[in-house]
Amino acid sequence: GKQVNTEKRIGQVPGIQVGDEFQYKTELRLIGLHSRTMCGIDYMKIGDVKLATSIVASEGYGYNDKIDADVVVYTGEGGNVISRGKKTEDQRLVKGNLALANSMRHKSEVRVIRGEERWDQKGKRYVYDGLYLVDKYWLEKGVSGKNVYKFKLCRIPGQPPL
Amino acid sequence: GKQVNTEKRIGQVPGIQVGDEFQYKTELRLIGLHSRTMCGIDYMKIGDVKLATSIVASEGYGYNDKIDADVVVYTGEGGNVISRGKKTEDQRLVKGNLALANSMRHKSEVRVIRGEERWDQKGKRYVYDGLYLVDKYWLEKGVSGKNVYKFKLCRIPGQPPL
DNA sequence: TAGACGTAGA
DNA sequence: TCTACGTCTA
Repeated sequence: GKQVNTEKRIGQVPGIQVGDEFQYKTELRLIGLHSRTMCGIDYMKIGDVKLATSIVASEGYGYNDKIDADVVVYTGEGGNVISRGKKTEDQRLVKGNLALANSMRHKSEVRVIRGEERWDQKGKRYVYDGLYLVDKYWLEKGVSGKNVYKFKLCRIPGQPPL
Repeated sequence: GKQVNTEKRIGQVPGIQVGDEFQYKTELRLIGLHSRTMCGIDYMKIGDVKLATSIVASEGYGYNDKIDADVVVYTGEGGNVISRGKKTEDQRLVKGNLALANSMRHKSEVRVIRGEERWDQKGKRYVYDGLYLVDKYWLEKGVSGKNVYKFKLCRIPGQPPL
């Protein structure tokens, strides 16, 4: 099969096309699209600054992400928005959230992977939607009343249609 | 590549040899060795009785399983033996534990997969050790003072050496 | 050592 | 809805 360089990187991953589908988060890691099994935001340090490499966005998973034609509104991480029995807190501009903010400032490309419910209702499948730029971000009150970061990402023109 | 029938089954899985290695629990599922991502005991219902199909055993993971030449002493599931922040309880003879007990009564083969620390210390790798029979099981006090099931499995002779 | 948009099955 | 021997990074 075709050999893929899976080193973590910003931007396009050689050998991966818009529309490519995957069955597990671990597959995303294996082919170098998104290296974190359970985190929605992946990032790396370039010199001294954390930049986002990719996000996995899912509609209707409790995060209320919005995935329109070429715009994704993505909910930040942390604060137990999806509470696993813990109390919610304000999200902070650290880790993945900070990386997305930095990606905006530096106009750095972010890969967007869309998590979809599988037809058999068992887990998700993942589709590579292409490269996006962070257009803006803001803080708003989440359902729990705590502060939640929102990131608006716009798809870079000239890519194959979704 | 070789086509494998991944339907859940008791006993040998076509195409899988003793010593075959896998990198993720999800791989075990894909090839039909063990269909549960996070559970150590897999089982299926044959008619009205639950029988074990496979176990994933790991030494030194907090369960104190013992894996000798041809004998595995396996710790049952439940009771939060590996506590995820919850209080421990007595294990009960239900689900996977019940299936292993039934497998003993019915002399039904159980696949044993051994989870090993990876050389890079990141996660585990999994090795198929072959078919075993449950020889006996008993209840003992675990570290927490709660009752824990132990299952002694003996390797069926005539298989390739480990 | 803990946190994080995991998964399947009962 | 919940449990269960997950898996990675910081």
